[in-house]
Amino acid sequence: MQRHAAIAFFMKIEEEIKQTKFRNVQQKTILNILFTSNWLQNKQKEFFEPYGITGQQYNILRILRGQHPNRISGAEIKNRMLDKNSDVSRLLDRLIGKNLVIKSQCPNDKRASDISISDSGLHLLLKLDADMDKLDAQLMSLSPEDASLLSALLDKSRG
Amino acid sequence: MQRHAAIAFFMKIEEEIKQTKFRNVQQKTILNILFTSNWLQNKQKEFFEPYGITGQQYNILRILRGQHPNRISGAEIKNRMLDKNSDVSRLLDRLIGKNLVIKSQCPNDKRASDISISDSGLHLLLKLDADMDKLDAQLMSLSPEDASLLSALLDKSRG
DNA sequence: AATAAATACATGTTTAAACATATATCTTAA
DNA sequence: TTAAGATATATGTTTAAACATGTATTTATT
Repeated sequence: MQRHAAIAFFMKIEEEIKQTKFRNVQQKTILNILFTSNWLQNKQKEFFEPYGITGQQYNILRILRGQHPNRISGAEIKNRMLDKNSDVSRLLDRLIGKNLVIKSQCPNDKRASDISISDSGLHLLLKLDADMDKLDAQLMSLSPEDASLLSALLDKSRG
Repeated sequence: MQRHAAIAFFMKIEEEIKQTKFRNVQQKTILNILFTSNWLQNKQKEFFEPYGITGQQYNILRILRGQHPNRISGAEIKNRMLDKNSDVSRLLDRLIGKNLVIKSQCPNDKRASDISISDSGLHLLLKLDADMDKLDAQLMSLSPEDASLLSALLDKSRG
C-alpha cells in the first residue's frame, strides 16, 4: 500500500477491515468510529513515545495545565477525561512518579486531593506544544469545515 | 441529565469533557472520535455482558461466521479486526475455552491454524441477531444519510 | 541444495485495565 | 445530634493488554 504526497488518498473502512457487507449503514459507521479511534490511538502512541508518556497521561497533563495555577480534585479530572472509566488514582500515581504532577490533601475536604501540574510537567508540555499542531494535522486530514461537520455528526450520533 | 423519549437530545463534546477551548477544530474532532469510541464500547459492553462475551470476541465470531463453513487462519482474522494490535492468539484461546470456536492445524501450511466457528458459536450469534439491529439503532442515532456522511468523513479523515 | 529471510503462531513477562471492596470524610435528614 | 447515605479516593485481585522473544515452517535467494 503506497501513498503519494500530493494526492489525497485514503482507504475506506471496507478495505481496512476487509468487510463488504454490513447489517446496515449504522453498523458500518459504528465499526468505522471504533476502527478510527484505534488508528488515532496508535498514531498518538508513536508520537508520545519519545516523551515517555501515553496519550491518556498527556490528556491529564493538558487538563491540569488548563486549570493552572488552580488545583483540582481527582474526581474533577475524571469528569473531564475522555474515558470515564479511567483509574484516575493510579494514573496519577504514575504521573507523580515521573514528577509531572503534584498531589496534596485538600484542606476543605479531607477526603479529596488537590492535584496540580508540576514545573517539570509544564516544561514537558511546552516542549510538546510546538509539535501539537503538526500532530493534529497528521491525525485529522480534513478541512476545518469538514472537521466541524464530522464533530457535529458525532455529537448527534450519541443522541 | 435527563432525556425525553420523543425529543432528540444530545450533549456536545464540550459538555461531555467540560472543555470549551481547543487548539483547533481538528483537535476537537480527534477528541470527539476518541470520546465517542469509549462511549460506544461502554454501551456494547453492557449489551454483550449477559451473553458472556466482549465486543472484541463478538467481532471475531462475526468474522468467522462470515467465512463459515470455510476456515481461516489467525493472521487472516487479525487482518480483519478493528484493532490491528489484538493478541489474536490468546483471544482465540478464550473463545475456544468457551467452546465457541474450533482450531485445528492447517494441512497445507503447518505453521498456520484453521479456525472456524463452532455450532455453539453459531447458536450464540443466532440468539444475538434478533437484537443487533436494535443495538445499532441505540448506538447510532443518525438517519442512514447522516450515518453515511459520517462514515465517509471518517474514511477521509485518515487520509 | 543450502542458507537466509519471512511468516504464523505461541508464550513469557511486565504493565495496565477492570472490577470489587474498603476507609475516611462529608452531607442530609429524622 | 446521630444515624444513613453519599462521596473521594485507595487498594486488592483478577483479567487482559503490551511488548519482546522463541520455534517451527515456509519462501526466496544464490
